[in-house]
Amino acid sequence: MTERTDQAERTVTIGDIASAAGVSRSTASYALSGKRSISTEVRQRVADAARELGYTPNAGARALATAQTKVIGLLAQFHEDEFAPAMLQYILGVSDTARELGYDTLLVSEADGARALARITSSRMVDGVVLLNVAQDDPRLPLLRAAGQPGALVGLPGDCDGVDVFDLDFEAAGRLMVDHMHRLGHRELILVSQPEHVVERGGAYVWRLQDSVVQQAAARGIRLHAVFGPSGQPEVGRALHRLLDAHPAATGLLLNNEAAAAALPSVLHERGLRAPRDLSVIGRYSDEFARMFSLPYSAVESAAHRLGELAVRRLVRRVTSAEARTDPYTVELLAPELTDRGSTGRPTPTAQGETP
Amino acid sequence: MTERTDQAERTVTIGDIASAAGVSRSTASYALSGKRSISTEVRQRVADAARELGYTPNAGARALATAQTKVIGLLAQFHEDEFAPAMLQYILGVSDTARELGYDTLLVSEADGARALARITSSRMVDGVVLLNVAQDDPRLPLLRAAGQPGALVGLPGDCDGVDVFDLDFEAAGRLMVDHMHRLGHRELILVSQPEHVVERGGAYVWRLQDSVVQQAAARGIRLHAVFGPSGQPEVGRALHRLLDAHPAATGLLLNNEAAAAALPSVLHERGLRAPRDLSVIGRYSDEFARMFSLPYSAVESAAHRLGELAVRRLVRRVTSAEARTDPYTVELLAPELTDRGSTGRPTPTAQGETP
DNA sequence: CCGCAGTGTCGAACCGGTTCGACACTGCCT
DNA sequence: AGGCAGTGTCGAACCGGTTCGACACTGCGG
Repeated sequence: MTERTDQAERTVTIGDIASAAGVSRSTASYALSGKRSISTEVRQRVADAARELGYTPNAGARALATAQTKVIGLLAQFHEDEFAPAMLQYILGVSDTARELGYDTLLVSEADGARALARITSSRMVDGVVLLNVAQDDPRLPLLRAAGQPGALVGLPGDCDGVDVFDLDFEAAGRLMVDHMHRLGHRELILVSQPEHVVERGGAYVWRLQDSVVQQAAARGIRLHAVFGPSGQPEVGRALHRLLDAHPAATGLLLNNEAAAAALPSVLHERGLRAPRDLSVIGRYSDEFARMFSLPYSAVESAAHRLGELAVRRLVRRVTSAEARTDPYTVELLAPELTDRGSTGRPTPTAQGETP
Repeated sequence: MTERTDQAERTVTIGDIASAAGVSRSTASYALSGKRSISTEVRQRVADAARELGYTPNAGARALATAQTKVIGLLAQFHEDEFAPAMLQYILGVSDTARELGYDTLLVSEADGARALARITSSRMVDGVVLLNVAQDDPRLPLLRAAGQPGALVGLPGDCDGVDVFDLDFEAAGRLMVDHMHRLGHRELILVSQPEHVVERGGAYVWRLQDSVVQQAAARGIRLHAVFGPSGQPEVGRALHRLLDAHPAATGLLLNNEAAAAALPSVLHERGLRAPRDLSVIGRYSDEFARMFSLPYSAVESAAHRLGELAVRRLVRRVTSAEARTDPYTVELLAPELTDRGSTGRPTPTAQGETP
């Protein structure tokens, strides 16, 4: 019934619960942490006091004393012409897993990722760092190596020294897509990749997939038309039309470009085509993406959530276990999985060139 | 040329730069912060030492001393049946703006938002909190009020006491959509909202828009068919087909359901309809969403990035300025804006019921 | 009876900053 | 000459935890 309880506004410290339990601060600390043996009676009194007073240790003080923050840094990197919402699954993979392991996540979306990295590591705000969307020659990497804090990457850089790397195996993904089509009997395919400047900026995954598609197509005797597509509407729709016009004999379409995948339904309808009857289609994007959008296309999962999860697990192991700290660094490329949603089939004589 | 420099691995503290500059720790602190007058000569020596040794203050220590962390908490809330990627724009609005104001962002995606909130506030990890996707009767709110830390919400709860609230004015958005259609001459409309369990869970924005559409339609003498649509494919596509079958005289479609917006292009093509020739369409979603997807539909902007930004600005003002701390709390509803992308027009006699 | 190991507790130091009060010094006014 | 205000610096305390070493006490074996 006390209208204002804020005379006791001061937050409760370990000193408060120590005196409430009639012991010293150090004893209270040991009672709570269990790092030394404490009589069950005292332990009980301390626990009761802590519960009654609503004690929560001050994170800053604990970080100062233990040199551990229980926070990991998450450096997202966004680019104008990339499909930003796809990034959310990586972020959630990291954040959910971190929490599961007792860590919180400091999200940094700053454009200047290198400076941000320096800031959060040198001020000891975090125990380790996950880098998303890592480029071939990522400017954040030298900083990370200098920081002396463990780091895990999602995305395969040119130089993997001193960090743990996780990524989809895009080479295998390319082969998987081509072989799937080849097995069905397709002999002429179109590949639409991300825009060329994504590659120039160092988005190696684009050409990792593309190169392997090109090679595998050659190996299988498949005619392939590979292009970089735009990343926005309506340009990408028009680009698809032009492609289908230009290669009427192509019976299959491979997409490594979310915008193209999103535009495709309309394009197909406008041309009176049906997948897989007139054209077989395989995409490369996340399951969630496919569920929400009008894309019942067979696809190679991008495994975003899983990659974020793996990165965090490895990172946390390095942070917490003294032995793991010096484990050899690894590069882990996830085997791609093809989810068949029925948009591929045997090519028919009435190819896509023929309007119904 | 020293192969191993890690003999000096210990991070540099203010004590190090103090002795390097030949002054006391307190003088070094004042020289760096400028909170007391310091001779230009000493100030210079300290600054040089700090730069040379690469000094960055330890965040934990500073937080402990100043009772300010320069971090804000961001509580995202995800639900199975909501369109998660749309959330990213809110998150980036918060994170970008926070950084601009000198704050970092602790992202919490935990399912149990209330517990997460208690954890980060009572351990003093953050100076304040932004809550996303706030529900009518949000369980996080009582916790936030008890926490004694300022909070800003994106989403309008039933009880706005003690917090600053920002949201799109969904009532106005509903009226805007209806009036736009009415002005063009439409007299029978269909509204597809989010699934019903979003409403049951407390997603008030769904019925805020729906109610206002219903009312305004009644006021304008418009016949309205309002339904809750599914949130995934292919169900929502089928639902659209059924709706169009059932109401052949309807000439306009209002969408407050991202999945429906994504499915619509295919549905229209399958029925041989063109917007706006055969059917006028208005959506409610973000500009970015429209840019990336095959959705050249007129839409009411959801203003996600802007809402996140506003919430942070207000929050930071309350955190930093002693006067602002006790300012009256406000509810700010953003006026909706209709972006005309040409998917609405005058209804034609050859309504959508007539197959071409 | 002595020494010793084991158990439970305490005091003090430490982590790395910030901030308050004291104080020495200078220059100015009366 | 004495008092005073202003300037620049320092020492010490403090924020709230953790942890190390010391120590008192108990029970045991020799």
